[in-house]
Amino acid sequence: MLHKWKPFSFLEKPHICCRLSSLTFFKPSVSVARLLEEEPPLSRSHNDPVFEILSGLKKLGFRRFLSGDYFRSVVFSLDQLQVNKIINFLRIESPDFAVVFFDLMRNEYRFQHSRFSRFVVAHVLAEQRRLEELRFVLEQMLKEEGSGSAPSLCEPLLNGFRDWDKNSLVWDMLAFVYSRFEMVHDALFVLAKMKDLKLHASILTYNSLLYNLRHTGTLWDVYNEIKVSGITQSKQTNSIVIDGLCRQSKLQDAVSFLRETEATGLGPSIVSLNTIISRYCKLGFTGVAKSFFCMMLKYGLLPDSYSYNILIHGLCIAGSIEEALEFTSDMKKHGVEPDIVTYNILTKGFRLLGQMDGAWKVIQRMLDRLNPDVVTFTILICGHCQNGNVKEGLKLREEMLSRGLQLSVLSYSVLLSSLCKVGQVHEALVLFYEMEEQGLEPDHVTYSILIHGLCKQGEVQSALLLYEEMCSKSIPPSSLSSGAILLSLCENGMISEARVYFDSLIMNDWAHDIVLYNIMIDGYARQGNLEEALELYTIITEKGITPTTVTFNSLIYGFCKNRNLAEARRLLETIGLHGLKATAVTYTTLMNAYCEDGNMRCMLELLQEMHAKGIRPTHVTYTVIIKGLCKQQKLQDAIRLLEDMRYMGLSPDQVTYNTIIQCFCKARNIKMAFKLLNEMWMNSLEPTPATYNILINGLCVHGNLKDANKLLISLHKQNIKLTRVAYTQIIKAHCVKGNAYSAFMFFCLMMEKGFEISIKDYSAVINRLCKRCLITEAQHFFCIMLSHGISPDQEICDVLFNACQQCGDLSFVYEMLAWTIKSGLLTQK
DNA sequence: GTAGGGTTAG
Repeated sequence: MLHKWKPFSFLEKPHICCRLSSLTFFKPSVSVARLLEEEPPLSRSHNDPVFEILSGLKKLGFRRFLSGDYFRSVVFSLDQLQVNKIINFLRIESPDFAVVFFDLMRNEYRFQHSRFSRFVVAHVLAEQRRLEELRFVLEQMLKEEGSGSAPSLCEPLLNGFRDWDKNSLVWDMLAFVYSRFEMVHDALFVLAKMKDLKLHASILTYNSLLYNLRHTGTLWDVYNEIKVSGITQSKQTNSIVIDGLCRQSKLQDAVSFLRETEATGLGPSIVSLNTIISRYCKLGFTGVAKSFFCMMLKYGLLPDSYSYNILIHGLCIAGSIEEALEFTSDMKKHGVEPDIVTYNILTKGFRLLGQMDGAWKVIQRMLDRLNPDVVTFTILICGHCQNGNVKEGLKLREEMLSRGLQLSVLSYSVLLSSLCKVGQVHEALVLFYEMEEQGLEPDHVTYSILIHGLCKQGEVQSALLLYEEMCSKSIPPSSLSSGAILLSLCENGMISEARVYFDSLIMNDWAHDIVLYNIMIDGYARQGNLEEALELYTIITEKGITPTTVTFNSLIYGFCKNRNLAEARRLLETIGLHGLKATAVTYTTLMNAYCEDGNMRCMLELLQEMHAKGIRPTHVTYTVIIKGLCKQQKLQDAIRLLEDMRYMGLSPDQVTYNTIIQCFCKARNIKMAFKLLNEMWMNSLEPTPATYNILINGLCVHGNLKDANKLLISLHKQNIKLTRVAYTQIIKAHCVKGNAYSAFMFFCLMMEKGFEISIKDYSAVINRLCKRCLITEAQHFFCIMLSHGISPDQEICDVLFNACQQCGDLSFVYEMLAWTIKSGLLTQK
């Protein structure tokens, strides 16, 4: 095999020159002849480069020959077999030269060595105990061979090098490097072969393997193998096993293991105890964590900075910042100086409590001794962004750059998420591209943030493109990113598209998360498509995926929507049978259905059941009850409940107010309705477009139309977000009263806001005007419609014809007739 | 071999 290499002036490099000049060349020996005779007949003519090189090396000396013209002229035509021969020859004669020649060919001529040559050199290095270099040679080989290569590497090692000195060390290093590269299956394969050959792996290899298997059940198998083989364990062995057990949520086993190892005489190491303390902290059991901290002292072990930082972090997460600060002082007293990690932990502790001033004080204290690092900045950026201050976050980014700190994927993610939160998805995308330009690899969290942001803006297509990009980079989609897309498709009414996407997730075996099924089931339930929802539920049970209460809540919603309250109620009972607990959402869904049905008795029964089960009603529950009271015209009770809610610490939301405001409008108590609107403002509740629709409708139907005009015009001028309903209902009211001009004016305002006017809007107006024999006005709207490119349908034509005839306006009848004949819409009468 | 920073949902 020929290779195209680039020549380098290797001999100009001082370190290589040194090395070469310090070596003297060897004398020829019998082994040379043996080596050359082993291979197919070699013509020892001047055309054979191997022969020429070997004899050249002999005659001129190593350094002179390799820098000479002959070698330069022939080196590019050497193939792997020829290089094998030279290296093997050198190994026998002068092993040092074999390594130097090997390195030279690889580094200066970019030569792709064969497995054979690499193993030859590996054995030379093993024999000389040059372990770092041995590791490097094998690392290079594994990088090129990749995962799954163990069988093809073991084969030559098994057949060609079995009797070589230090063969066992090469095997062990091979297993070690596979393990360090997280190619666990390959490492296990090598170990199995070693077992066949009765070769022992070192504890370092086993430790590395244990570390990489710490998340899996295989951990125990490997640990038992170590025990059986009788290899002396190191302190690390125990702490890795403890860490593994902790990660597999087998905390009790980890503690028992700690006690056992304590009995064997090795005693618990500080790392093992730190690991256990860390796990208890992560579970929120700071009390237990502290008792292990004391145990440490009992054993005569002095807590190190890890021990303190782990505990301080646990306390900060639990919100006990005071105690965290006490431990920090304690740390100093015991001669352990707080480091950058300690300060970062405390800063985050204050941030979590929303006390950014406290966070700044920590930073101030730190600045005397230490410089803030990327983590410090990330915490600070996060603090600002959480308060909605993206600008300040971006300023800190500038500060980082001016200090020469490179932003990490994490710090970018924080900025991206807050840009997305305030709806600046396109600015987020710009930052995302900048991040990639800097060579940072976005991870699944970064993608989740952007996908979610795009979906929230309704840009499902862009989100899908980004999702595909993520998959193409072999970043497995998290349930968060795929969930965002699924939810967005469902919410935008694209349920069949959602299903196609969902099926593709199942096909790729990415849909294990119940959340994804829940989103899909909810999508169907909200459409009232119970059949599909129930079919998905069956799939869940068949796959052995455990449903959650949310699954049942969606199904209950579906039954309620289809007015099958009996079945919905039955499902409520089923929740308990699955070992799950009904939530306030479950009850509120059912209560709402009973309320809609006018069955207040059942609704209140459910409320009592909630109380009995200790399920706390939410503000939504109360909103449903208020709706029930409103239906029964118990307005004062509704107001009282609204007050009670606040008393119980529940904040009424816009829907609560909308419900009650609507009720007062219907009761013609417009004054009270506006008083409640005022109350919303007082409680910093921004009224929704629905709130205004309710008020405008109230004024139109039960109040003064002039006030409705004033309200809508004022909202319109203030650019307050409204829906088309606000305009259409007032237009309707004006038509009923025969105010064609006012109707026309609001029509214009509606168009000004960019709402599309459909044929239905025109029909509504024309219908009402015709009923009052306002033919000219109706004709006027008819013409506007035509001028906007909307073709009339048969219904509109019929209405106009009839009205013209009934009201005696025959001139327009002929005009209409001509028009309808032309457009093929002639009425069949 | 152990400690610190990000997403967020039916």
